[in-house]
Amino acid sequence: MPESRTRRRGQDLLDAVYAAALDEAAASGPGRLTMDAIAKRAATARTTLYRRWSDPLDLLLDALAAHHPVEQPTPGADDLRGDLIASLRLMVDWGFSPAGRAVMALLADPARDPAVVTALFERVFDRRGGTFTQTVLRHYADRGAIDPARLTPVVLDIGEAMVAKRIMDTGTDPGDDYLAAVVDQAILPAAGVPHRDT
Amino acid sequence: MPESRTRRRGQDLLDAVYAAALDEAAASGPGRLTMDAIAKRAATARTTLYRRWSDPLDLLLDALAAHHPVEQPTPGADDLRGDLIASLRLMVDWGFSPAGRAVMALLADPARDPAVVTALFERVFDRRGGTFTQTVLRHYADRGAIDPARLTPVVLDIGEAMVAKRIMDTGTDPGDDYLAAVVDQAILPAAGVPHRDT
DNA sequence: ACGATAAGATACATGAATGTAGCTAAAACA
DNA sequence: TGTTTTAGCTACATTCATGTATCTTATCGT
Repeated sequence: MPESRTRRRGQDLLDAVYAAALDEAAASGPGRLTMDAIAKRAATARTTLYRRWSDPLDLLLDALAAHHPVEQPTPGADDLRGDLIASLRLMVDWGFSPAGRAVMALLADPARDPAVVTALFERVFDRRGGTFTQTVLRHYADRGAIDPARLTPVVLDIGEAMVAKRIMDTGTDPGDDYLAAVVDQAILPAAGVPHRDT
Repeated sequence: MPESRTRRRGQDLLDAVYAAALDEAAASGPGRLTMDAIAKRAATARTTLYRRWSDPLDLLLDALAAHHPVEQPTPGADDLRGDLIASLRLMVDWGFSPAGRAVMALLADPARDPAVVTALFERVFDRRGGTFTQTVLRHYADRGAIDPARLTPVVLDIGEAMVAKRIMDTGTDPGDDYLAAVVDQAILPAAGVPHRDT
């Protein structure tokens, strides 16, 4: 007999619903997210969803929050450039995940609800300590390789900004060449690290 | 007798429909754009819209294309820093226009149609010559104030990327302080212009 | 084994948007 | 002036999502 006789409950069901919500958001865009579609994709009844969430956005926020925290950059011993590139690679990978795409679309929505954005930052972003390149830059500043005074909010955000815009513009994976160019031509000069000609 | 007896045609009607489409896209987001809502806002009949466009997106693209080209940066004589800030100001103003918000949301949509993006670039962006800071940077490179070799695609895009991300993150106007910080701490160092301490 | 909990399924009324059709009459052109 | 074009209006069948109500029964805890 098929598992159709099995009935999911609790965490199992939650996981299935969250996965369905993220997939659906990635496929249709958060703006067109619908209880109906999530229910169908999760193979559950719409009524089950309404018992827990009031609308698709509420559900999506829970799904994003429940998503395991993103992998953190782990700066090595003495390779600032390489660690920066690696941290941008982590960001790219996240940006192409269903969760990443959903977040981008949520932030770019002209009709976005400020409360939703607040919830997004509190529940998803602030849980992570800092951004991708920020972790690396602070690490090397602590070790004296970078002048801490140069690490302003603007400088700490250069890598993330450039990668985000690149993803939005082309919709494709930037590739390591581009990430290296961002590090060499934008981040390192701004951080005051002398450019190393190869 | 009221103008309800007047009947718009041709360009007049087009202008009204385009304005309605942009307003509607700014209010509901391009993802939830609907023929119904555009027709109501433009005070015309839905059938009139269907005679010309097949769906709301098609209409919106025409509306964006028909929008008069954005104001261009006009670099002055000898104020690189000031001209860069001014060009970013132009970009911010555009980003907060209905057209700007619609474009951002279109690009960020995970379910975006590559053909739509292509059409967007061909019909809207490529018509403008270059981006905002790019115009200024090239101008001063031509006059010898910047090493042309430093003006890689990455460097030319730093300002736009940082402003775009800032708008997405906060949803508010960056303010001239922030724009100046972007110029001083990110663009100028990357362009190889020595930082001037005040 | 039993009882409480909650998932699953079905039904229903409602509202919104779709795409099409057909008609009337205003505006533009000859 | 008469003719062509096309905006404006109404109507309709269809589809989809909503939110609620009701009932059955699998699963869990004790």
